[in-house]
Amino acid sequence: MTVPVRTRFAPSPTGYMHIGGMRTALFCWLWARHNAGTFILRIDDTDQQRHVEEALEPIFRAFRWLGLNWDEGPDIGGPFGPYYQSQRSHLYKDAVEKLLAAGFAYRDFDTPEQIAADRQAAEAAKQNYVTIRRSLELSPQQQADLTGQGKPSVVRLLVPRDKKVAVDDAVRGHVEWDCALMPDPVLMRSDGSFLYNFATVVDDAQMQITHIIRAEEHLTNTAVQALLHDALGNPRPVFAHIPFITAPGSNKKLSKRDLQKLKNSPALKKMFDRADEILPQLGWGDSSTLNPVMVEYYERLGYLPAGILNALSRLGWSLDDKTEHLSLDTVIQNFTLDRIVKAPAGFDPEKLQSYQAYWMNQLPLEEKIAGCDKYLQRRQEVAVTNTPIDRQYLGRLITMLGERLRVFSDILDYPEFFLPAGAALTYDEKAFQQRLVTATEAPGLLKKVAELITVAEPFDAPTLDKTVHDFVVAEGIKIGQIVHALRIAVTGKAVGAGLFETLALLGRETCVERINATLARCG
RNA sequence: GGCCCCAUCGUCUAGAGGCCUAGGACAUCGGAUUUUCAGUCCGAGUACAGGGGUUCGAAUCCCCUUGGGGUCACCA
Repeated sequence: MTVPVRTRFAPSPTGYMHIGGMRTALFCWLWARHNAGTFILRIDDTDQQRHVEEALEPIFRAFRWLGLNWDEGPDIGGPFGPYYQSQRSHLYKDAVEKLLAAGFAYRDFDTPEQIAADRQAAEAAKQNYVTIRRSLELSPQQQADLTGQGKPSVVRLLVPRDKKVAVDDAVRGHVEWDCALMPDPVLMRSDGSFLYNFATVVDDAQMQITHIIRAEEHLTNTAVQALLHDALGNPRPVFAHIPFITAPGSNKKLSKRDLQKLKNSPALKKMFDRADEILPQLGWGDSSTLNPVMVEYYERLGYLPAGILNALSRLGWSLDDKTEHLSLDTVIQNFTLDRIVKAPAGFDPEKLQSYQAYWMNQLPLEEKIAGCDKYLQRRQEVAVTNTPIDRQYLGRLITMLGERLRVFSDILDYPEFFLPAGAALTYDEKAFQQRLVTATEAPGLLKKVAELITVAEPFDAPTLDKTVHDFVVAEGIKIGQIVHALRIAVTGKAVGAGLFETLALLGRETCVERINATLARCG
């Protein structure tokens, strides 16, 4: 009979969800789901921030957006609550008492200054620092007296210096540490509050967590935590330290703090730039408020959860030697700890784009329409305009755009399809010059072809295609001499979807009107 | 610096002694298709950090070196 799997993710209320943290959370969630187990959200708020609720919102939001549900957590409760560490002090207190009573921990009356001096002395002597444990020489009576006098003290774990701690990590294998080299960690501060490293152990045990899946930077903490579990008489959970994610073009941990450096990476630069182009149109800030380190960046820009999930799953994990496109269900079915890679994985925005493109392509048209519509509506709200958007028209546009549309907000790149009647186009000036000014014959040709377009019947892509090609033959010109001018005339742009489909979608009236406006502009 | 972890194409990865003259994907570069761009199709280049072992045989096991990283708080 195996114990049901229980995993947890314990974020701090920081006000945003880090993409790397999301990956860790995903792995925890995946392992729980793979084993039909339980996934728990626990809030590490021992810092006692004032606006925990507010700072938590983006985190919940990220989980909900990606569809990673939790079975127990701060908002829904559960049998092992509360799920805020700040509300669990009584448990930590009990545990400290227990450790003290059993002689596994002791009160240390040394001041922080004293400890710092010890540390410096050891360093100066080029010796490994371990706690001096002066307070251990105090008799129980002396200790009581000191406490009575109001002398502050902390509680430290009495590290068994004659031992080694060994952990069989599910991804790293056997790892061991020599206790003789470890300082005694503080469990409880002099003000009676508790340290993360201790609270975590108490919580993990009380919540009956079976697998601790977390980022590699916690590996060193594991020695103390394992010791603590032993001292508390807890069965040890399985530890699985997954590699962290590194910033593009770097081998350092991807962190929000190095944001300025991140901007120097060309791949990320693009993402920052994109944020500055799109977000302001939607009233959602810009790259200074949302950046690619944050999950919310992707949500706001209209990435698909499937794309993000696929990319995150493949960062440090793989199904086999060729499968790249994985649905969440497929990953759940196949996710095992032993297939987690040990080496750190670099976050690659380009690859994320490609996953995103794949999943966008898989999406049924109806869903693409709904997704894009949301962005168009939002932009109108922000701009305080209200031009009704026909869903069928939008559907035709989306189909025509094909894979040019990678994320929903990409639809905002095509405002020329949503202009109110008579509104002026924004021209790509360079292209305009090249195709309609430098090419001196262009306006004349454009004028002639406009006459044909005016009477083309029916006004659809095949007919227009034929009309223009016949025109080219009749005039004895090359197709390139008219097609570019025509595109700029009706869209203002040098590139875009198929020209004849574009004309057809825009409709006769708009095309003629825009060609005339362009001609007028040529002078 | 101590301790710990890690090491296959530029990047994500496959590889658990012979299936590897190292496979896939992204990116890059060609070519084809096309009115442009995106895409699509075809093709190319690019990797086992180095050195010692073990073995008939090593990307795979062991050791050393080198390199990178993490962590060393009364932070989380």
